[in-house]
Order: sequence, then C-alpha cells, then structure tokens
Amino acid sequence: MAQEKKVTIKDVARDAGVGLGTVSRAINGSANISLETKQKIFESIKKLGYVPNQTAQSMRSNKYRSIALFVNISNVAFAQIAKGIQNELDYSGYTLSLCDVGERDAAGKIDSFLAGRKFDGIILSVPREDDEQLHKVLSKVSVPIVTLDRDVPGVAGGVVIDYSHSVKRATEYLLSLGHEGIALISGSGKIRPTRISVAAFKEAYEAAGKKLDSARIIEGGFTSDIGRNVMLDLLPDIQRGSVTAVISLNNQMFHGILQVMRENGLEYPKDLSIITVEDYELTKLLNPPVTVIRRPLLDIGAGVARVLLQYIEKPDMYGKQNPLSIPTEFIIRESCSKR
Amino acid sequence: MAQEKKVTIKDVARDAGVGLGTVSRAINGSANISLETKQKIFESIKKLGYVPNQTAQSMRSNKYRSIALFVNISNVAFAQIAKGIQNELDYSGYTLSLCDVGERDAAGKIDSFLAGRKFDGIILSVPREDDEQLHKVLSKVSVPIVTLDRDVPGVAGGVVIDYSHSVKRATEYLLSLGHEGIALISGSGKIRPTRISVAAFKEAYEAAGKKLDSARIIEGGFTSDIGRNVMLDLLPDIQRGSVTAVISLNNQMFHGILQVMRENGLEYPKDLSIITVEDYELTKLLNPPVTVIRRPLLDIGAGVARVLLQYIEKPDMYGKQNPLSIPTEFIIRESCSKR
DNA sequence: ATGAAAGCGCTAACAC
DNA sequence: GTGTTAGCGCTTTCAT
Repeated sequence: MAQEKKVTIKDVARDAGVGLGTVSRAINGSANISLETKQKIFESIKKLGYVPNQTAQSMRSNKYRSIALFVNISNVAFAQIAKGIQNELDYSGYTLSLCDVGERDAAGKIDSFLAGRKFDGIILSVPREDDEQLHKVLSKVSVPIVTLDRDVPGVAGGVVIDYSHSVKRATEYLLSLGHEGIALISGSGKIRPTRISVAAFKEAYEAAGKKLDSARIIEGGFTSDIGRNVMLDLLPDIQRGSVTAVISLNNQMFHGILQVMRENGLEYPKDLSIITVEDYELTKLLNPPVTVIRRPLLDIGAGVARVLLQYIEKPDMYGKQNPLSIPTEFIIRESCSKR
Repeated sequence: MAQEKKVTIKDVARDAGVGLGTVSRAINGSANISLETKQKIFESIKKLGYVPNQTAQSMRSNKYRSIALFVNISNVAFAQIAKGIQNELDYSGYTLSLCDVGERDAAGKIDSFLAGRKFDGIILSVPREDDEQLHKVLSKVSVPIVTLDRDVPGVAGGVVIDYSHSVKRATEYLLSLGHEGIALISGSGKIRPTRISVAAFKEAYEAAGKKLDSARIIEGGFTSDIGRNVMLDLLPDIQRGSVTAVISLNNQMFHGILQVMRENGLEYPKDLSIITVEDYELTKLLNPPVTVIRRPLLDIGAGVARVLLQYIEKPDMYGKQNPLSIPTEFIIRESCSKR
C-alpha cells in the first residue's frame, strides 16, 4: 500500500512542451496530430509514467470501459461463463462488474446496483422473464443490454443456447430404449431454456407418434431442494412403474434428485434412467457415469460478450441482430437402460 | 434502452431554492444542515428523480464504492466465495469487479486491469505467492489489499482457511485405520494452504510416532490434468501396496484422480482410501460417498469482505489486524476403509 | 496541427 | 446553517 504519485495530463503537457488538448489527442489516437509531437508526447508519458485517470475520462466522455454482469451466482455454470466473458473482454480492456441477482427481487437488486453507476453495457440473466418490475428498471437504462439465454421484451438477445436439438435427441433416445413414462424436470417455467426444452420434448413424442402425459412435464427450479421435492412427489409413480426415466434440466436440481434416489434405495439405470445437464465433469465420474446434455460454457460467455461489444460500438444496430445460437451436445454414457 | 434524462445536483438546488453545496451536504448526511432544508431538498430529489452521478462523486472524493476481486476463476470454489463477498458488499453499496488472474502471469493481468482504474480496495488470491513481478505491481497500489488465504509479503491477510485441524484429523483417521502409505497431493507448493496442510500432515505422523516418507508429499496443482498425471505416477506404488490412501487438497485434481482410478479398475475404498476437499455436494453423491474436508465458502467470502471494508474505513489500521481464521470441517463418509 | 478555454457533476474550503 | 467558489483530470469546442 505505497504512495502513488499521480501524474496528470497537465504534467505531460508541460514536460512535452505542448498544450493539454494535444496530449489528449495523442492518447486517444486522434487524427489531427503530427507524428513528431505525438512521439514527443509519448516519450514524456513513458518518462513520467503517466496513466490516464479513467474516472476523469469517463466523466467527460461517458465511456466507462466497464460492463455489468447480472446472474444468479449460485448457478455453478456461471463461473465458466464469466471466464468466457472475461477472456473476450480482456482484448478490449473492459472491466467486468458482477452482480448477483439471486432468486428473488432480481429487479430490485439490479436497480440499486445500477443507481448512478455507469456501464457501457449489460449482460443479463434473470430467474424470471415476466417481471414487470424488471421491465420498468431496464427501461430506464440507456446503454445496450443483452440477454444470456433469456427472452426479455425490449432487450436484445445476446446468446441463446440451443437445447432443442439435444433435448429432442435425449427424448428420442429414451423412447427408443422403450421408456414411455419420461418425466422432464425443467427449471423455472418462466425462462427461455425451459420453454425451448419443453417444446423439444413434446416434438420428440409427436415425431415418435406416442402420446405424452402432460403431467410428466414438471416445473422445477434452481436448487437441489426443489429437486428433492419434485423427486419425492414422483416417487410413487416411479415405484409403480409409470415413470421410468427422468430428464433434469438443471444441475443443482439433479443433486437433489440423486439424493432422494440414494435415500430410497433407487439405483440408476436399473430402477430409473436419468439424464441431466452437465456443468462440470463430475457427472462423468458418478458411478455409473451419467448421460448428459453439455453446453460449451466458455463459448457462451465469449459469445455474449462479443455480441454486447458489437452493440456498444454500433448503438444503432441495437436489437437488429439475431442472438448468437450456441449448440449443445448430447453425450450418452451409462445412466439409461432398456425398458 | 430508453433515453435517460439526466437531472443533476444543480437542478435539485434550483428546485429546492438552495445552494449547490447544501444539496451535497444533504446527500452525504453532513451535520451542518437544518432538518427543514434537508426535507425540502429530499422532496425535490424525489420529485425530480435525481440520482447522484457516481463518476463525478468519485472524481471529487476519491471514493469509488467499488472493490476488485482477483482470483483464478476456474476454481469452482470461487463462485460461492464471490457470492459471500457480494452478500456482504450489498449492505454497504459497493460494487464487485471481477478479474480472472488465471494460472500464468497473474501480475501482468492485475497490472493491466488496475491501470488507471480506481477501486477502494482489493481482494487477492494468486496462484503463486513468490512472484517478484506481482510484488512490484502491488507496491504501486495505494488502496488496501487483502488476501484470500495467501501469504503475500507486504499485503495484509484478509482471511486464512484453517486446513490444519482437518488435515491433521484426516491423517490421524487414516493412520488409525491402519494406513501407513498415505499420499498427500497438494495444490501448488507456493501458496499458504499447501504449506499449512503439509505441516499438519507431518505433525499427525509425528504425533502418531510413525515415520513419514517425504516422497509421499506430492505437489500437485489446480487442474484435473495435473491430478491425472500425479495419479498415473502413483499407480505403481498403489498396485504394489506401498500407497494405500490419498488425500487430495484440490477438487479439480480430485476429478483427475478419480478418472485414473476408473480407467485402471481401481475402486475406493477397496483398493485405495481417498479423501478430498469438498467444493460442492456432489462428492456426497459419488458412490460410495467421499470423505471430505469442507470449507464454508460463503463465510470465507463474507469474512474477507468484512476485513477489507474495515481497512477501507480505517486506513491507518491497515495490516495491524490478524487475518480472520475460518475453520474447516472433516466429514467422514465411506471412501476410506481399514487396512 | 495545436493552444486556450469551457465545462462534465460533484465535493470541500471558505466566507458570511 | 448556508451560499459561493475553486477545482478533481479529462475531452472537446473554438480559435488560430
């Protein structure tokens, strides 16, 4: 915690024997400046160890080199996504600010976080899309906002994850194994990935010409406790044999599901076939290894950052581009068996 | 992305019929101001929807309501720690800025991140403590820095995790089970948790009056690949029976270890007893459940944030306080057997 | 091409 | 107590 001597643009100007504005122009790569003065200035800058004060720059220019990320930080997938965003941002010198929106009152948290604070752009992933309060908060924001696999009216899509293909394949796979009673346990019903997945699930049933009991589509959530409860409810059906397979669309939930199975002496794939979304490789190390739907988390982060950066640079393009669609992968391991 | 009409302190002053400074005083809860003018001002503020411009505030006051977090974001533990930090920061209205230091050139990343940017404080967790470059970078910083379970010369400790007790207990436990050849696979050798754990490991051996083959203390790292390699090296000793138990001090590494076991038909606890650090509950769901050392990640985050906040408020206290020590928990499950 | 000067919105020092 | 004023460090006219 040493003392930092602060050298300002003034010092540079004096040292280089030029005016304030000229130094500014040099820094910002302005056109109207001769090569020699430029050189002279950069020498002084180096000599004095000058670093522009970003706060002052921001105040004057309304650029902040900073973007805000709103997510539910409890979601384990988030860390990798954040890393992907960082990687992309590093190139362009932006800072990432983090805000946990949690599960409840996301709008309130976003609002107070944003109050008076300045960012050049925002990446948004909320637990509910149909949040009036949220829309109100976001409508006050004057910088580009981009969603992370969410459909929020008035907000441009940044990245969408294509669960459709994988969920369909997973369902077909289970169907082909002879399962008829497949329970799809989604996350919250109010977000895009759930809608997409449910639709794909239905499609697969239709394509196979089988009829789907809509009670088999269960709205879950983001926690292992919810997984527990859903699974507890499902237990009778499983024991009766009317449910023989489960697809879990969230990793935390999957933990709860596994726990209930364990507690009730249910083994996979013998007593129940299971498929989940993969957030980290431990699913592969479970015994037996679990069949999963994998999302390329790093790519998702990098992608959403790139889209946002683009909108920041070209504000009039805002919302005029389709969100980046990121594919998922269906990986068959050993958690499902013939019926 | 609507238009935000910006109302400034000037507007408020005019509306309330007072001077600029008075409004400022009202906002900042200054003493010298009468209740009625204060009330009048807050009415105007509400009426006009005034929100102070933080950038301008920062520039003038050198306070930023912002703290920086430097971590290796690939570490899964980090997400929960970050949440703990956030929780604490929310109370005081600080923003968290995230910077991934990765594995290599942490100093460089920190340097460029910090360049010209302003924070009120920094939370630091680096992959190596003995980094000359790092010390140089940090010595230029003029705000409180606090470490997350690291010993960095010249930097105040924020939080230290007390692995000592748990590692000792884990070792004693293994020893009591009849294991003599216990391999301790640590993280990088250049960080505090490794030093602490190795010392505790040795102590346990000494206390039991057994002699420890120092080749059994193995420096690992932060990735599952390193875990793989270490385990591959260990394989002959395991098969020969000179190593019968493994303690892994890192979760990613543990994945690699498990993989190698799987690939070589080794089962725990039958062929090898294993203990690891727990970062998420999936270790409990492995079959059999794994005996672990658990760290309270949320508390760690909250703790380090609190310590930093304290130093920010009382800069002259900087470094004069002991780091907060956070206990760990040793949880016996079913991954170790008698020898 | 470059210097001078006017603020960005705010806080703090100084008057009264 | 409260108004006025001088900047914080920078970018951006506006002259030249």
